[in-house]
Amino acid sequence: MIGVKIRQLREAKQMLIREVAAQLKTDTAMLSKMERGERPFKKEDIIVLANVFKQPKKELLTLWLADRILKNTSNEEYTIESIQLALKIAKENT
Amino acid sequence: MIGVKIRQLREAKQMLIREVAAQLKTDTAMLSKMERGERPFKKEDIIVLANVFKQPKKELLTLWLADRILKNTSNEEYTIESIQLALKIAKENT
DNA sequence: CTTACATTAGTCAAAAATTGACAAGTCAAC
DNA sequence: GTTGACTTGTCAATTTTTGACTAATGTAAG
Repeated sequence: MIGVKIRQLREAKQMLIREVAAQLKTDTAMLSKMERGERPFKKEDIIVLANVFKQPKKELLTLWLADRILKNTSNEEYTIESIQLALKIAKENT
Repeated sequence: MIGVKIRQLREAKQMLIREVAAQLKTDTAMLSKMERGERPFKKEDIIVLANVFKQPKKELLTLWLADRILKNTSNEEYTIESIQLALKIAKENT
């Protein structure tokens, strides 16, 4: 999901994987995989990309973290209930 | 959190760590750590414990998974927003 | 068709994280 | 000061993740 978003932003800016990969100090194979969700982005990557694409850091980081949550809950039972409960607890701890 | 719950249930049943650990085919040191959140429970452990303590499997599994979510989101920015977004997406994918 | 360039797939060693097991420690009650 | 319940610390072994590199695929232009 964050990968799809990044790809959209990249294409909107007409940038090549090669160019964006350079900003992240990685190679095209890696970024290709990241965009397709086959490898995770590092948090620092997201911050760099927020600058490159002039997006609010918060928006991209939120999507990035949501992605991580979904990655390690899907394929589990009671996903929705668990996320709801996690949300409730997180709010309480505020 | 799931650890606290398990400990409560164990104490309510007046069982010793040693006894419950045996059910999980592990030792007391391990279960002690699990109850205190220093090591994770395996999913299968939770199911065994639901039987031992006569609790609804769903309730314990939900708490167990919520725990996992919180573990890898806390210490991050935008935790609540991310969990909210994850919930939204999870619901859509239903 | 063949070249040139963008992207994707595959592989793999090194690094990092997790796991399970054991020994030793604290602490309270007796 | 011994016993029993629990906790702490350590460690090798397994598993997972990471980064990098090479090869394959796609595609548009000449």
